[in-house]
Amino acid sequence: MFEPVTIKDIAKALGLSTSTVSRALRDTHEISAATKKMVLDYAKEIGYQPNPIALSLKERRSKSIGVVVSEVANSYFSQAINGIESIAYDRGYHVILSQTHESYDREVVNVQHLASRSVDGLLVSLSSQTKDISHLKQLHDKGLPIVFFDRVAEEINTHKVIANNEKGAYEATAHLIRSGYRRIAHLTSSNQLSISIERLSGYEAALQDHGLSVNNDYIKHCPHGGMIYEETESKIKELLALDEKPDAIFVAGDRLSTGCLSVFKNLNISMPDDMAIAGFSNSDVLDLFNPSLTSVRQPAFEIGKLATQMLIQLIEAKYPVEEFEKKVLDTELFVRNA
Amino acid sequence: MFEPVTIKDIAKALGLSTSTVSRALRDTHEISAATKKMVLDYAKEIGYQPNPIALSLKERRSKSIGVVVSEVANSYFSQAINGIESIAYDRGYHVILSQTHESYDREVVNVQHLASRSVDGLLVSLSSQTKDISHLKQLHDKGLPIVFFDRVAEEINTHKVIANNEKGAYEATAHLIRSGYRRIAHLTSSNQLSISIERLSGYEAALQDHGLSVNNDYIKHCPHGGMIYEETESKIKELLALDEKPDAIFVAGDRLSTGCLSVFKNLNISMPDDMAIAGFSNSDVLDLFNPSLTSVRQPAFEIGKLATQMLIQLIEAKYPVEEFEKKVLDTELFVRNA
DNA sequence: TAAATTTGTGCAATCGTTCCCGACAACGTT
DNA sequence: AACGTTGTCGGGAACGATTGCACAAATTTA
Repeated sequence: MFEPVTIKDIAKALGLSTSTVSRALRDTHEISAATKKMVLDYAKEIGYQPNPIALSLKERRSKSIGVVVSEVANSYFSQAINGIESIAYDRGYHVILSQTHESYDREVVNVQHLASRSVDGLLVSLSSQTKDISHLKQLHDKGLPIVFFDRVAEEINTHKVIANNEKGAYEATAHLIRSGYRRIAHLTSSNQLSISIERLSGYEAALQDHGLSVNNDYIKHCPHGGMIYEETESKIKELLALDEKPDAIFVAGDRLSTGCLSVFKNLNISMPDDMAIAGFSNSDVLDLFNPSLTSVRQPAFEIGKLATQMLIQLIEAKYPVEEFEKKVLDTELFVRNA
Repeated sequence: MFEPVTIKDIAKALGLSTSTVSRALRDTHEISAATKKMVLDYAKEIGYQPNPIALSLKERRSKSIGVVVSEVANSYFSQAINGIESIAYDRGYHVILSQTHESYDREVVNVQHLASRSVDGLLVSLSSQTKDISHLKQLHDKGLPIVFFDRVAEEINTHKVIANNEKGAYEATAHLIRSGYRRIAHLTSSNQLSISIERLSGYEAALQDHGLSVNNDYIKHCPHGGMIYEETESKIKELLALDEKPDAIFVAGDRLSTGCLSVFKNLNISMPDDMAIAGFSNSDVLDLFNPSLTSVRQPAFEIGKLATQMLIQLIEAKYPVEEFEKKVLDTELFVRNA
């Protein structure tokens, strides 16, 4: 089967030692031009490719980074992965994917798996179920570079890249208020997620700045982040059953936003008459939805790019990095049906 | 930084040789129970993890598979990747992603890159631009296991997993005919792609079986498969400019289908009055679209799973496999706006 | 009791590559 | 003429793990 040609084969064929061949290929100054040319020509002729695994063993690095996201089939993450991949390949790194499907257990298993397969670093967006992050803290303490994006763990001191969730949430909520809605509910995912906290805070700030009070009955959490239709539906039904039924909802997630529209369709809730919606989403076909959706769009591609650049910087740093930064990128509000 | 514990550390600490430790960890019968227990206990205590790279070098396999798709941010592929990942992780393989963005050059580079990083096998769906497949043939001839899915290369003799594109296209076209349309156009991607050929053939068969003739002016190719809005728009404009303007379009791809709806929206073409559409798409929020879309859905997750199973079977085969099969999975027709 | 066998362990090669040393010419310097 | 430089190259250890073989000690067999 598939017998790759090694440096030894070249050495034997040319009557040289492996060290000379190695040096010739790496273009060291201490090899004569003649020998160098001979080796390079022959190497090209027989199609020599250095064995990356042997290199990895020697250099103690694998030139690959692990990515932990909840779901690839999610427009935000697939765009972020696009950004990750664009940088990684340029820098010669492989991208190894893993999905948590919003499950804490799968997150632990995947992180362990990636670490044991010796990735050089980790790009992590936490699952919605994750509360305990010791599986990551442990690896980070041991020296494994980690960069968080989107759903970050504040307890771990490292680089983080996120969207300006608070501002985005504020703008979306303010837009609803400007459009005349006063009883604005908030549908979000699990309450410990960084993005949930930030978006909730933006929502509350917008209400307060416009003289509206925050009603806790109006705030509903979906721990599975819209992955389970029934969960989303039941939360919306709870909102509808309130005495003072809300007239608008600010939805805090991609899957939740489309999930919301599905529920509306099934329950025959017309929008925006019965209820208006504004929500976070990175879907690129939102214009085609009916009812159409005013949305907050995150610069997912940019976030992925930045996070990867920062991770590679950590990986390739000569001295341990002590100063970490959190990059916050602005979101964009797309007003539709306005 | 991060100094992983090796088998040597254990050997030194316990006053044994590395071979004994290795054998104890692998639970060989020729190690005494006492030594075995001592080694196992100590290994657990200090958290020993075997170095996968050293293993790879020795075993000459990396336990990773490369995946080549056009775009992750595409519902069909993200679902397929989901299926790929589910099997791969179960079997202890890593999934290394790469995207061609429908470009032949990027496909060549990515395939080369993956091969040089010694993946154990390749899961490939060709880019829409790819006509020459010598970059794959070369690797395949050298013995690298490859399994194609979705967009396959007939010239390479290996396993293939596809949807029943012809039948799916037939059903969608027949549905349009049953709905009363007679001048049915066909919008598809580049003409050399296997899926284009098969879907075209199903489209033509449906027309003929219902006594309609095939009009070549009605068949439009978008070489970029819907990645470029202007391309899609211009093709649709060509259709609209025909003397006998079509009254329906059968669209042969995910991105093309949503692209088509965008064009309709921008050109103020109302559906289905001005033009009806039925198309291939795996988007899971199609119900929310307006106008809604009758669609052919492929079992993307299943296709990914099957392809991965077949690839791992090839990788782990003791003797070279000579018999290859092509699995064809049925599509599902979702009738909407009917 | 001596020989044969079993049991438990260590040595060393191997995977492909790099790199520290050391060897040994052919020079140039005093 | 003796010595130091410089330019080329090879030997061999190392990265972490596995494994065939050798070998001692313990046990069984003749």
